Amino acid sequence: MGDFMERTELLPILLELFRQQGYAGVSIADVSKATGLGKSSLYHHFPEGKEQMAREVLQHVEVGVRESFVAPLKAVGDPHERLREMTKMVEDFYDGGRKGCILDGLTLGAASEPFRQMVARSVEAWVAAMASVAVEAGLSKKVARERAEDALIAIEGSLVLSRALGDQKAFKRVIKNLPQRLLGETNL
Amino acid sequence: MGDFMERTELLPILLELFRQQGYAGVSIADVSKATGLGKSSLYHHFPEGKEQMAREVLQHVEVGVRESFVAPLKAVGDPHERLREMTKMVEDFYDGGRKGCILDGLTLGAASEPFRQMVARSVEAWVAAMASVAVEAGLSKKVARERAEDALIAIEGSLVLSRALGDQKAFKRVIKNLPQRLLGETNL
DNA sequence: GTCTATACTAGGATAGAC
DNA sequence: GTCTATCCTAGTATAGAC
Repeated sequence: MGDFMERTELLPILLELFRQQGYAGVSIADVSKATGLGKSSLYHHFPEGKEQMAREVLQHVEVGVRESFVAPLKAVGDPHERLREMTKMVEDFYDGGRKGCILDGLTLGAASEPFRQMVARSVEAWVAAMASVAVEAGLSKKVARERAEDALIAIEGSLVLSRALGDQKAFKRVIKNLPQRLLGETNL
Repeated sequence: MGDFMERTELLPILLELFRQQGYAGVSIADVSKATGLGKSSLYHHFPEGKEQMAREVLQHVEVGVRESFVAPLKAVGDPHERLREMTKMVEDFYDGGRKGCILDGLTLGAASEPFRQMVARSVEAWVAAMASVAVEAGLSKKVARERAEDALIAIEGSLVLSRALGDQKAFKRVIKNLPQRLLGETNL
């Protein structure tokens, strides 16, 4: 079995670790336990250690954002329907608010510098796609962009709050109101 | 000089460490460097180590939330004016978006369990105070509560995004629109 | 209350056998 | 590609002098 296959099994596990524990909170021993691989095997796959793991997780996430969030928004059909499709994927990815955001986990602390550019790319792709749908639905470019940024802010904020309170209702409400927040004409 | 004075000097330093690095990202050596105290002195002040430090930081934050955010909201005067006063304090506390939120830093990872209840108290006090002002300004209880929760979500989310992108404009925009978000009749 | 010194554990990383 | 064994550093925590 080649390297390529291994990575597709490893990266989702690493993603789960980093989003739940943050960069500093994940030890190589944790990774070893979660993957079933010994430390030496891990260094075989990731010679530069934990930082490389995090970098590859972010690359993996960037692909995931494009496939799961951006692609549905760019599909054919009614803007509202495409937005609902994305919303479903978001709800799924964050497990209804039980799982945190990797942007959060990997940008906390001084170790985050190497990751900032990759994070920015994923954020920009997602926000741009949401804004584009809003423009199609009739909003001005300026308003569409602001609402798209607000949508992402609301998602991130509700994930922090849901985690902090151990209660997913903040996330659920944000998800439910997301189409209205992005495309609606009035406050909720 | 008594114990009481020492804590008022130590806790703000600990707060800065935890909000920037998260719980797992802070080592006793970091604390030693930041405070100028040797490790043994730190264990003299906090016999239960890092967890006690974090707990006391959260107690300190709870007081700060009540004094800096809740108190202005409960003062006499125009609701909009009181809200602007709180907004100023929030902007100041987060240093215009350059400093992260302690709720975020202390709830990431498995070590966060002991802190959840304290975090929840601060959150509830702040949200309740914002909702109360919104009710005074004429909103229904239900809408006021939702808007207050949304305001906190927006603050938390914009802090995550500002940190992730290394750019404070998300936070600044949320702060600028906060009164409208809470009390306004339409979308921004 | 703070220091130096020390013990011990956990974490990161590598060498070399299979 | 994975393992065991090992190394070294960093991290937590304590003892005892001042």
